[in-house]
Amino acid sequence: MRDVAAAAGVSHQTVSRVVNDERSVTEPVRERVRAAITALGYRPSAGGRAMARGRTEVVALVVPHAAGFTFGNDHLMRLIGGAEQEVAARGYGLLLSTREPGGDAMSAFTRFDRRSLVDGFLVEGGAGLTGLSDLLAQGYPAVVIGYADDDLPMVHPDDEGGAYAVVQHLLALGHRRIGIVNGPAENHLAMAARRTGVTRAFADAHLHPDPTLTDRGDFTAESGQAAAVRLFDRADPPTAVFAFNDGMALGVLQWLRESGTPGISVAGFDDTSAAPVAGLTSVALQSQDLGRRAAQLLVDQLNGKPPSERRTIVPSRLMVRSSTTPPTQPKSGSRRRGSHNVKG
Amino acid sequence: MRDVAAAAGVSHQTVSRVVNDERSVTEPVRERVRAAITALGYRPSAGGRAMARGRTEVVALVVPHAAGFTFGNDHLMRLIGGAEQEVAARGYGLLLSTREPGGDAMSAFTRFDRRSLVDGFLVEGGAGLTGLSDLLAQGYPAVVIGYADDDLPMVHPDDEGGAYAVVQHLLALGHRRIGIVNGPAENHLAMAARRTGVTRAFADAHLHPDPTLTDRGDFTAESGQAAAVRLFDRADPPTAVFAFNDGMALGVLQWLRESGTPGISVAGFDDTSAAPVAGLTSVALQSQDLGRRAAQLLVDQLNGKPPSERRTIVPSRLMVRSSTTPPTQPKSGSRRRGSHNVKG
DNA sequence: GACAAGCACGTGAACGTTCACATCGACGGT
DNA sequence: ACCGTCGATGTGAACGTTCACGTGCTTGTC
Repeated sequence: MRDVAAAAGVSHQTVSRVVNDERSVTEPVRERVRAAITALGYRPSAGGRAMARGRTEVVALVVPHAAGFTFGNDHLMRLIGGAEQEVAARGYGLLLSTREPGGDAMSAFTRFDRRSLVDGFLVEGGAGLTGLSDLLAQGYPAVVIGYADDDLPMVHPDDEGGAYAVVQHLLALGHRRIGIVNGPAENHLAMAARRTGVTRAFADAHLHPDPTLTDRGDFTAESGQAAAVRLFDRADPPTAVFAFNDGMALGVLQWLRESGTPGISVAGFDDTSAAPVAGLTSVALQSQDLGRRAAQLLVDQLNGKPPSERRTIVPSRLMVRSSTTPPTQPKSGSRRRGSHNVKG
Repeated sequence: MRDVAAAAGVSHQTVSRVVNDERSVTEPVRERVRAAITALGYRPSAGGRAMARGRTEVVALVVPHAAGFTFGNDHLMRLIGGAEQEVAARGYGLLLSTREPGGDAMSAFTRFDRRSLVDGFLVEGGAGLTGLSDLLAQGYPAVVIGYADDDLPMVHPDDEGGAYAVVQHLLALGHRRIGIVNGPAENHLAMAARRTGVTRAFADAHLHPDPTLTDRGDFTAESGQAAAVRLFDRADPPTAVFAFNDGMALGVLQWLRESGTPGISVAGFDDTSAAPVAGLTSVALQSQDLGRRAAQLLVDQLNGKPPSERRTIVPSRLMVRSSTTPPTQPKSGSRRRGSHNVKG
């Protein structure tokens, strides 16, 4: 910088002004400095700036290391993309960090935190993360993507609305007996929201769901199959199944195909890349918007603007595909027992 | 840092030594400094370090913005994960940057480069990227993940070996007439490698493939369907189809199902998450290793170790699934014309 | 025509770390 | 007992930027 200043016949401060695009520099001077910069191949040092300004203009994004089938990599990838775009548009950098699934949030933080490499944190998958409150205690700006039980600003998808839309869709098709395959307890907050959506959809239609039609899996296709076995081995099986993620929904689909049980509608959640392939009706989480919104909130916070609201809900979108159709008989009867003999 | 030094009754340099885990500090002193650090809540500043050391210990990873169907998000996500893990293990940070697909590489670079935020670059998807040589000219350490035509070190999957394994597998099952659905010309280097693998597999089996059984698509499922139409509308259709990516392979599968043409084996490439769902035999690219290896090479380069080789090939793995089976008749005849009448 | 105000630009210090070197003591060899 | 060596610690400067001022010049106003 010193050299550039000398070459352009100005002071280092003027060079700084030109680099930072401040307006109080006259045009000829600016031109001369620019010329000197390119001539000398000068590039400002982020380190120097960080030290002088007291912030690095970089934020960290913490994501689970190997995303299981829960959401899938599509969700995560789009989320990362959205966050990166937003952050980049505001002149920040995005430092990525992975954490062991279910591991300590702090372990990932301290890596950067202790070197004060970043100005703030974006944390995906709030639930089940320990150490979040420690972070908060240190006064670090942070936004959680997902459901946080701590006192941090959070951004999460509209699980409730998505589940509501699925049930509403199934009811509109004429289904009345709808099997539910709930997720494991660990993701309790997201699952509770979906559960609420289901309940509300039934209530709004003035219907009373059969509580015995609710089962539970662990997000894997195998657990979906197991749930299907239980749901359809009864006198009054459902005409449709709504699984709380695509993995379990695919398991249900597979069981239906293999056991030769046609005419059953199936819907999933998350709209993973397998969903369009399998023709599975599912709920798209708008992951990109999720990342974008969270990034926006964090950067605003860093710039002193207080977050407008502690909880931001990003709308979900129902993707209707071939796996949901009207039921083959008007009202579910009990004659479907024993499977192989149905077909409309 | 000054405060910590004062509190511990040592010099700032000793504090620096403790922070950097240098061994030439006696145990009691180290203990005292550590105590002072925690007592004062001291955290070293990455900015200061970057300035003093002349490097930031952060590398950038440049990935295409919205991954199309070419590789899919799984590939990218695992790649990112691998790179991050490796980089983190060596004390570096990973700064993520997205670029418009097919866009100028430099546009992404300059963002960081001009602020000298990073010590080096990891660039995914070398082919078709302009501006790579400019980067090289600036003497920036960089490793390309994919096929680079520039003079940069590169890491790419074993496309040739993967394609070889697929054809070998199909030949071993008894197939002799194997349809090939090549990819678009843009990714010419990866596609050429796969093509070479196919040729070599035939040659090693002392067989001569029918050159008219080679078609071409643009990676979409639609183009796969179109290719299937052409491949099977002939007197001597293939008994197996090897598409150069999963998207096209799924298109072929779909056409076979819809047109009622059973008994045809189909293999894809990339092993996207849709492949296991569809039971598609495919080639897994070991994306995580790809990212890991590239990161390793870059960091080594930053630490002065010259790269052992300019081109690193990461092995691929054939994933055999239900979509590939022995042909329904020993040798392909001409009697399959008109489809619907085959079945073994 | 004097004075305040505003603009363009310069000056020195400060940010927090590491580097190169200096210092001091202890230890072993002859 | 002397000297060279090595290990532990201290000292000052340097890295490259921004911040808070200070200076000089131009412009406008009564």
